[in-house]
Amino acid sequence: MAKSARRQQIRSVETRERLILATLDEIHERGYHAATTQDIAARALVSRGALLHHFPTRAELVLAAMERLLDDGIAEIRTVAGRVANESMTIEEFVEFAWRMFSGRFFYLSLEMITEARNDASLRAQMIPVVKRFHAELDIAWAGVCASSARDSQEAGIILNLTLCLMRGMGVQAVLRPEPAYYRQLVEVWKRTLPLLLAGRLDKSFFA
Amino acid sequence: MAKSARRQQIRSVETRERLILATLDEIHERGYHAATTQDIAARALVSRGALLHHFPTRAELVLAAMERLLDDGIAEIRTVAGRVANESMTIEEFVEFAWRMFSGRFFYLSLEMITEARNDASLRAQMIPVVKRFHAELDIAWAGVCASSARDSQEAGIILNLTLCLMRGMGVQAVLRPEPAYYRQLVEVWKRTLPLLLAGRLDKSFFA
DNA sequence: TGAAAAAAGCAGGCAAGATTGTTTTTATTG
DNA sequence: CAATAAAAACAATCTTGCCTGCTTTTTTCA
Repeated sequence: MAKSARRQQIRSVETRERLILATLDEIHERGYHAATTQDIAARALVSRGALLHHFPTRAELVLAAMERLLDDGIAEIRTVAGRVANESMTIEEFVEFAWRMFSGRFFYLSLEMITEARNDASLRAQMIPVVKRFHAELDIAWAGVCASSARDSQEAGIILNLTLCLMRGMGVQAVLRPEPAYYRQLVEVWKRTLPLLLAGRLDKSFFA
Repeated sequence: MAKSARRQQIRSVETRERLILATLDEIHERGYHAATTQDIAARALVSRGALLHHFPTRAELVLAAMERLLDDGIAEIRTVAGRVANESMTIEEFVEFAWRMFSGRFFYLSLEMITEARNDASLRAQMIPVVKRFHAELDIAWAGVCASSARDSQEAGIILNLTLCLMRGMGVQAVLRPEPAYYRQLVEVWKRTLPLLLAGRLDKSFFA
């Protein structure tokens, strides 16, 4: 009974799912503004009427898509955190993971939203809490990575954010400077710098 | 004669100038797409007809504005390079300069263009050379900063780009994480890290 | 149980608004 | 008088959100 009693609901969820995925794909491939409701509906194999039935306004659809993106990101980070707890991931590998994250679809989708959020106070307000959750998850993953280092958690946090900002900046630059070798080099250097910062060989006042 | 013979030309140049400045202002305040030709013309106190007379298409206007932005940026960097040559600027001050650059109007305008360029092959192709020039200028400024360090120019270049990517990433994050103290902290830590990297106390193989 | 009513998902047409670029006019300068 | 700058009206697209039906599923009630 419960099974057939909700056949329609299941169908509805599937449609929403396809719409959200199509939205992310469109924004990623064409950009925030070029992703029209028409294109999204077509890509999801759904009529535009159906799209507007599930998401009365474009903004609602985009926001739902964004929450989905970050949730997926969080899930990925949790996996990484697990592998770190297992001690099956090193700092070097964590850096590689971060760079993959900031040079792929996830990041460029974020970038579209960030750029848009800068000009849309409402969107920005809605995204800030979601971003907070995201960083909280990253902190957890990182805490595992640093568990054996000499740094306390606040210092380790600084080092994490240094790393992430570096990768983020590299991701942005990659748009107009497509030179994989260049980024490879920066990543490698950073992988060698990180242990130095974590080792605690530096003055205590370093992070004051 | 030359004066009156070109009164009209002067007028034309002034109009173009106002249009370009208005374009940058509009894109900065409202975003790339929200900056319509109407708004730009109104802001420049010029009729839309005149705007289209000088820049037949919106794309041409935006590109001209962008070239202007980067040229101004280059001019600013040259000034800094001069002060570095004078030895009237330290590494710490250079970092501060970079952070100002990546947390202000110049950077957010660039970000609008970068995001757009990711989805517009034509725009991207036109911007890459301009960006190259920009980085070349930065290299020159940096060469002055590093003249007295133990690093050779290639190593110094890596350190420069590490610094710039860091600042760039911070600038992006600042949109959805408006916490000045947080960025202050990262900047300070980096100011202390940089001399370490430049000092050459690290293995030669560090930058291999 | 079974049929009608209600609700939900879905499809497509439609109007309103906005934006761009063209074309036509006017004015100013040489 | 010719040419260039500037203004203004105009046409052509696009995109969004609304509204009206249609079909399928679910619920209700006799």
